[in-house]
Amino acid sequence: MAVTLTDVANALGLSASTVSRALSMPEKVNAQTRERIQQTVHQMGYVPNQVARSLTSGRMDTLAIIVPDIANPFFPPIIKAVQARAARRGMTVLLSDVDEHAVDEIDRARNLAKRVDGLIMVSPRTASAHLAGLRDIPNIVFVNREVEGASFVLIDDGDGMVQAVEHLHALGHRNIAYLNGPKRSWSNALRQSAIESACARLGMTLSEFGPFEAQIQAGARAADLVYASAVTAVIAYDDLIALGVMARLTERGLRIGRDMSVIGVDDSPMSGMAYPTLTSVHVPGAEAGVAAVDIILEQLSTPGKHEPQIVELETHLIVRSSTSVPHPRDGSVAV
Amino acid sequence: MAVTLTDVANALGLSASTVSRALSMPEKVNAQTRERIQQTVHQMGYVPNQVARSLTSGRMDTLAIIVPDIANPFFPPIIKAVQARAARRGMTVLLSDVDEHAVDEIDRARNLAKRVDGLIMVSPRTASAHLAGLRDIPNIVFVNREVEGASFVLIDDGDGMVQAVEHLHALGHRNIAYLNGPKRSWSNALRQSAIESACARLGMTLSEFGPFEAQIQAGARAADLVYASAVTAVIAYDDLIALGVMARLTERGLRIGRDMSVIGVDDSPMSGMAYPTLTSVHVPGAEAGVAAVDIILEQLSTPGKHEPQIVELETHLIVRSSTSVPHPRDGSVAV
DNA sequence: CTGAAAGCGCTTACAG
DNA sequence: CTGAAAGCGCTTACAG
Repeated sequence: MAVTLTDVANALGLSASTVSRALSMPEKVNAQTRERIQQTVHQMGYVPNQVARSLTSGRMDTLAIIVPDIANPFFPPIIKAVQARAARRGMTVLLSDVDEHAVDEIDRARNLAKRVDGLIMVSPRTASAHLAGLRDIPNIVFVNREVEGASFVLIDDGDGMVQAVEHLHALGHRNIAYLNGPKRSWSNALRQSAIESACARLGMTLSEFGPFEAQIQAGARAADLVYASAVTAVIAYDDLIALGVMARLTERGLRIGRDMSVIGVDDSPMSGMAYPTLTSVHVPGAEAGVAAVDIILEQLSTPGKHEPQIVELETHLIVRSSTSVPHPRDGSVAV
Repeated sequence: MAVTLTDVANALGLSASTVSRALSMPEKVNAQTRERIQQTVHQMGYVPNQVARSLTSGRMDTLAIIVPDIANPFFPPIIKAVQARAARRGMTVLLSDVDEHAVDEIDRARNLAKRVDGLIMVSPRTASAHLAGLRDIPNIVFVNREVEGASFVLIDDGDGMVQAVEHLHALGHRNIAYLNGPKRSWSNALRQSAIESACARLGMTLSEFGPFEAQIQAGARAADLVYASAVTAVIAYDDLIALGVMARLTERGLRIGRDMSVIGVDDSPMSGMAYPTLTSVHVPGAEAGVAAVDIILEQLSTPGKHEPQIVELETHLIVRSSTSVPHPRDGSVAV
């Protein structure tokens, strides 16, 4: 078996209490004793048993993050940021991918809640009412969801979407399309309404298609609908759908940028590397992850009840080559 | 506080032992007693405290998987498969992304090893000697790495690479390139040597470039080297590099498939949806994940020392549109 | 089949 | 500043 606290105490002729204290509250122990203990701990290769520690202290030194689909490029930056931030404080991160099954999300959260000190939920699909039911979990933080009475980190998609519409308007587009994301997506609702009002304000004609799954394949399907319509530009719910649109339209003979402008959302690595490069709304996923961890750590370090914390982050458009002045396919002069 | 075992026992006028037994070894308890207990457990909403259970039993009911980079599309299928398989047995999965820092991998493994019942290492970069040092961790399984004296799941990249070379040869290509993956990549060594010997056997001229990072950006860099060479086809270490090559060559005016054939590895979702679609070697990541979990579960259910288990999986080429008969750029007649 | 007891490895008031 | 004691919630031989 591994070396135990008592082993160390015995080896030194001290009590377990003292050794324990030297480790967790070193300032409460005589400097000399502390040194001796630290040396012996090191020598004997003693590593505290997390489980035993948790049983008495109640602390798990672990955070959990639940995401719908790690294969979607939007999530890895959040996850990585959370892990990095948590690691700095010596906390381990438990990741759970619910594979887009919103139903499992609530169960999963309840389950994980008992094994961790804090829980980060990135749940774009689940109904707000269900999420609100999780409010009682201590130190739960929702990312990109507004949940009444709970802490959350909001990414304001509106800014970026408005910028996207204005960008297209400035280029001369007057007839554009929005490709809706997944049916119950909270983000989609935000994006959709921001686009609708921006188009109304600027006097642009907006067609809408979808809902589409956040997958490249869905974008290919969307592309044919777009092709059949009269729009000169399209804003997709996310980069995956946008990339699918680009691939399929290219296959059908359109030149992206020239014959059809395309905008995505997420500013994922692919967007800078597709051909042509994809104009996309940058969404600060990593920052959101860091903010979520910070809220939890803050709450963990202050005893008692906590006021819900709210953080808001902004989005902005990154212009690349997939958007340009309109150039109608029928040969008629543009603008 | 939550309901405890003792609470349930008291409510029933039974001992904690009996309640405990009714839960973990139901057959050792009188059927009637068992029923009463189960009812009360349900009624009172008793959920066993994992931490306390772990402290006595030594079981953590948790598996960990360590991967280099969840943003690389090769890993999510493995992770998802591991999670799904583990969940069926009521086990939670801890995921750790080491962000390509091979150095951290060993520490991370040691650290996690104490919190879990089994550990799955997907470490394409770390030196075998270092990995071998982790052999003593109980129930550790390496994916896609051969580690002497340990259990591992091997994916035989050789098959697929040979098929790729034969495919190009059959199309008429005689002068091809291989874009090497990351410097210390174990998979790259396998892929490279399989290609080298296949080319030698078929009398094809092989140029090599790289090493390149497993990222789209690196593929763009590779593309310019390929462009400047005389090859008519290129096999990339993975899909990300291949996609980068395609984007950049397209940008430089080549038509992929016609002017340059491109093959990737991983058969990631993008490969079927890029334009043109990417011919790629399918690597059974999900199957590998399942196999790894099964090895661990098997060992967990049999007491005593375990013989290292070895599983080998095969790869094969998926032909799509990025490969075709050679069509030299200078205008001279092909074949 | 059931219960009393010991113990898993640590932490934390409470004395001294 | 240090130690003895109790306890966290469960499991597991050992009796009965």
